[in-house]
Amino acid sequence: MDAVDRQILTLLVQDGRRTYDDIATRVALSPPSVRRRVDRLQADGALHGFTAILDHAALGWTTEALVELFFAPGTLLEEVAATLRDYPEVVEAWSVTGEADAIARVRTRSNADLERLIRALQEDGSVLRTRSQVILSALVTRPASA
Amino acid sequence: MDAVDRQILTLLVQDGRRTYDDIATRVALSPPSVRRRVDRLQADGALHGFTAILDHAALGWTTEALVELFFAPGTLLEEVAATLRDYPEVVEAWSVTGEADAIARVRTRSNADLERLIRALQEDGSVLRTRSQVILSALVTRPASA
DNA sequence: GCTGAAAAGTATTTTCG
DNA sequence: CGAAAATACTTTTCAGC
Repeated sequence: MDAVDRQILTLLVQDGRRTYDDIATRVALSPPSVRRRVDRLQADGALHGFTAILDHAALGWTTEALVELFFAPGTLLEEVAATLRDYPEVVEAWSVTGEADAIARVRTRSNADLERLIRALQEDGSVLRTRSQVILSALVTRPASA
Repeated sequence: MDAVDRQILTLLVQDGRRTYDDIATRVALSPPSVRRRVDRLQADGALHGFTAILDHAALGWTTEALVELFFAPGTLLEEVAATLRDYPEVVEAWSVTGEADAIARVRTRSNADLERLIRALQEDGSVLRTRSQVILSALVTRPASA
């Protein structure tokens, strides 16, 4: 993992479909060499893969919120994780320090759907209580850095 | 924006470097047709682009937190946004409903760096107070859906 | 371990219907 | 929209550092 690897990752974060030719020119290596480094970074776990960046709002998912979750005593993390994975609206979720036990990042097609989702989560068992923060606007959205 | 477009987006979210050939086979179109649809989706704003998915922990960014921000009265959103953009550790930030005015998702190399970042934010002016939730583990991480 | 030149194999892009 | 041709990219091979 040297400076060139980091440069390659930065270029691929900027544009995941950049050609090996293009990258090779920018980092002063040959295309096969770049390819071998990308494969190695992926094998080593530094690079997980490539994806498309969608505009969820443009696709109709206009409501986004961070929902703090408070568990019933004795609730297992894997139990809640499994429950959360049942809801496609849950985009990300983490266990956290602080008052809440976990936070779910959710995306719905409307505020009404968000309300239904929160109700469903509360009635699903392990989640005793929730506290939501609806996202009003994005202040910073930054491509990941290497 | 028909069913085939959504299928193409799903395939590209799964693998951002999938070839037009491969996609064409799966959606029963020709490669040029797929390419034209991808270009249109991008022009229409539904598809923003392509990126690499990094493992930040593997790259040394082992501490992640959600930091709630409480502004001084009369603080402008764009003012805080500009401040937050000055810190590369701030990966995402949103203005939100609820008690806090905004939430920043931050990534640092250590807990000590997180502490320094929070101190810096508090001393930077518009942020009066913060409340942090350090991420302990990921419960759900889902590729975006179309 | 790493590199790259060249050849062979694929994919992309343009053209045209 | 797709077939076909032209162009570009990727991948393998092989050899050198």
